[in-house]
Amino acid sequence: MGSTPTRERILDAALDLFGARGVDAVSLDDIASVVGVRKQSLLYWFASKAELVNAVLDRAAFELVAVMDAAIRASGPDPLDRIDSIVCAVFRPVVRRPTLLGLIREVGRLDPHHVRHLAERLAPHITDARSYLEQQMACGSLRMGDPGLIAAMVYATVTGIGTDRQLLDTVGWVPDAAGLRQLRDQLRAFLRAALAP
Amino acid sequence: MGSTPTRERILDAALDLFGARGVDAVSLDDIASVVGVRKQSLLYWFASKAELVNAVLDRAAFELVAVMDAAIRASGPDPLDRIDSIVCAVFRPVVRRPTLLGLIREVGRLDPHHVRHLAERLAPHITDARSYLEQQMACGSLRMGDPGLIAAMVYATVTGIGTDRQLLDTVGWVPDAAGLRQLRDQLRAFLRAALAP
DNA sequence: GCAGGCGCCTACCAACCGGTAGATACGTGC
DNA sequence: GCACGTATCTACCGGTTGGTAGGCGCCTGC
Repeated sequence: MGSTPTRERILDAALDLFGARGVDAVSLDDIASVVGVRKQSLLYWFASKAELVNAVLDRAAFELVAVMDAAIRASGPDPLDRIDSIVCAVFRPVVRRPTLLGLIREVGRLDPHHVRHLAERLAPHITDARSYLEQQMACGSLRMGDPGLIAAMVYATVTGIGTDRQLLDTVGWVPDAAGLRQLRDQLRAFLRAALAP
Repeated sequence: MGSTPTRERILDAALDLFGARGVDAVSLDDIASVVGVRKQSLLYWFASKAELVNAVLDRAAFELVAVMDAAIRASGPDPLDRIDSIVCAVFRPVVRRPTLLGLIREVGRLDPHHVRHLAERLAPHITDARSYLEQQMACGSLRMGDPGLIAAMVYATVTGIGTDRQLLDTVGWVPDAAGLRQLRDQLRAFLRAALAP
């Protein structure tokens, strides 16, 4: 069928399904039928469902971190502008693929083993972000506060907006081009106001 | 066993389990074993799992709305103070029972039928909140912006912080008494800054 | 030209899922 | 005492789950 290797197509399909419906609600058969193979072919590439979950989680986190790193390197020195450009950079893949964040948000439900695995993967980036915020607060470029909790709240806001499409529906938002632009700009303004000194 | 009627104990246990692990990942046997009865006794009180889900969702939404309504009635006229007191009021039950918000957040994953049911239940409160925000923006008491999206972002922030305990762990937060106070105050400051004109 | 590995398959299995059928224990009114 | 409604139980069913055992075709190296 597709020229992309089976293993990659499995990871793609699993990311979408896990993110949309939750890991436990998705069976190996579901994933296999999307990919176009039999369940046993999944178990050929991944020894168990748990291993597949880990691989999907790993890739999702890697993609997100890569996008954010690129945005950081491309942005100027001002922390508000930097956060702004991170949000814009993350916004595109998240909107195009709402399941990406949905999966990561589901981590809390999974085995502690998966959680630990992902936490180790992201730990250095988190400490980096925290010390960066701390430093910018100290020199007056950001509102004072606990850098860890501030980061968590920004993350919670972006993740919630990016994943809870149902939430946006209930407040009358429509996902056309204009709506997307409006959502992105409102999100930027919200975070800018929340973080400004 | 307990003096509380079986039906209530079922709803309690189901709320905790659904919120913690997700609806699909929790079996009727899981709930029954927590309650201390057999699965068939659940099906005596609720005709099906779907009906149980609906009842749990209904009660969770009702509890939250009641808490928020009480906070609104007890607060002064200034919108920032009002939102402040809502956050404080919601904070207590959410922290004591993180599964409460977790369940509501899971709605997006459930059947459209459940979603519609809950949306109808909450619709009047949402429109109320939106028109209130609109009015306060018009008279300069709140930062200008799309009231629906602003409300959604506040909700996303609070919900994310209230449910993703894993997220708070990774930024080094500890859930003792001092940590709770700190978290609540940081959240209040964050939202106040984000909404102030 | 054939041995061997690779990718995927069919055919199963034990465990578990939500749900049904029917029996049992326990009041309560008549 | 006995019929009736309530609340719970045991026993079971069809379907689905994650996972195993083993075979089939195809390419490649020798």
